[in-house]
Amino acid sequence: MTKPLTPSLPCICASFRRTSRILTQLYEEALRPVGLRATQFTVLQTLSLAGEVTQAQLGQILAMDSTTLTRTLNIMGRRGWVAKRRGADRREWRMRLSKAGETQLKKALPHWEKAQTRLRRQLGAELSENLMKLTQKVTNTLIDKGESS
Amino acid sequence: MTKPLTPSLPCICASFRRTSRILTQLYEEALRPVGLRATQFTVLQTLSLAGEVTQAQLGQILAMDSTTLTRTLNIMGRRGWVAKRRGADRREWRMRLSKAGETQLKKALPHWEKAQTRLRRQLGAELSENLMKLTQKVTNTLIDKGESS
DNA sequence: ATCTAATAGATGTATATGCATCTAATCGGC
DNA sequence: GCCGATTAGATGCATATACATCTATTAGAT
Repeated sequence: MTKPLTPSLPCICASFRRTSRILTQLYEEALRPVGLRATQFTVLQTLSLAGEVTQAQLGQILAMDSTTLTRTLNIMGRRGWVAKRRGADRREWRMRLSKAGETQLKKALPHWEKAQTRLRRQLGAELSENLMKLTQKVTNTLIDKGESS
Repeated sequence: MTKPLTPSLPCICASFRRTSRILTQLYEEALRPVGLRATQFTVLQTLSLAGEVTQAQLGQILAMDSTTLTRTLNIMGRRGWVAKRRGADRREWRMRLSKAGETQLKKALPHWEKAQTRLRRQLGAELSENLMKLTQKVTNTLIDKGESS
């Protein structure tokens, strides 16, 4: 008696969101020992790669509403991981990793790496590659097409 | 000056979640006229397909924590879309679409269909197919492997 | 039948997420 | 330089999401 597979869903969005929940739980379990949520880790890693950016730019990179980032960045600011200062345009904040943020990221990286490696192993190299390519391609198709500079 | 593409993210989970946010926004925009969130539509559609199920079963189908469904089903119950009754095991609730729920689903389906079709057109048939196959495969790999009946 | 362990949901808490709306600051015309 | 339109974030609100913990109920062992 094989256990019935999780049934397929007719909705592309629903199917994607379901998988997203599963992946999120895997990564959050891995990051729990260092007290990071998936989104927070992503912000740390992105800031580390992108350097100093405004909230709106970070929102674009992550396809996340800028007002969502207001809350997340507040939480992370309280913990001292993100430093912000006013830009030349005094409406905007320019955010970057603080020292403590770099430390936190360094502490988290091995845990993230472990989740990532484990996932790759479970899915196999080919499926993993395809997954990255596909999500990136979908993102590019839906966001970067038909936008002016 | 081509606009820079949304950069790729090193984290599989982050990349997936970003795409998930984009898709969710597309579908939620389409469903807004009928007052449904993506999750709520998914619950309606799933109940329609699955018939009467317990909260835990619904959670398994959607890979969603059962306690998350407590809140979602409460909201949907208040709106009269979901009917529940106690099962033989009196700890559990058996949920099903109510008449009003079926009506609501019928009202929503054309809007969902439009989003789904539009997305398929934007991505192309091949990418869309791959997307469905891949998300399903990842879900099966991560959930249905190594579980006893 | 009884007592313990396991299970189904409910609740408290924290974060994630986006929209509508608001304020402050900037930009474009004039 | 002034004024209306736009833009960057902030805030109120509703929902989504999961974990820890609690209660009610069932299942299992004796």
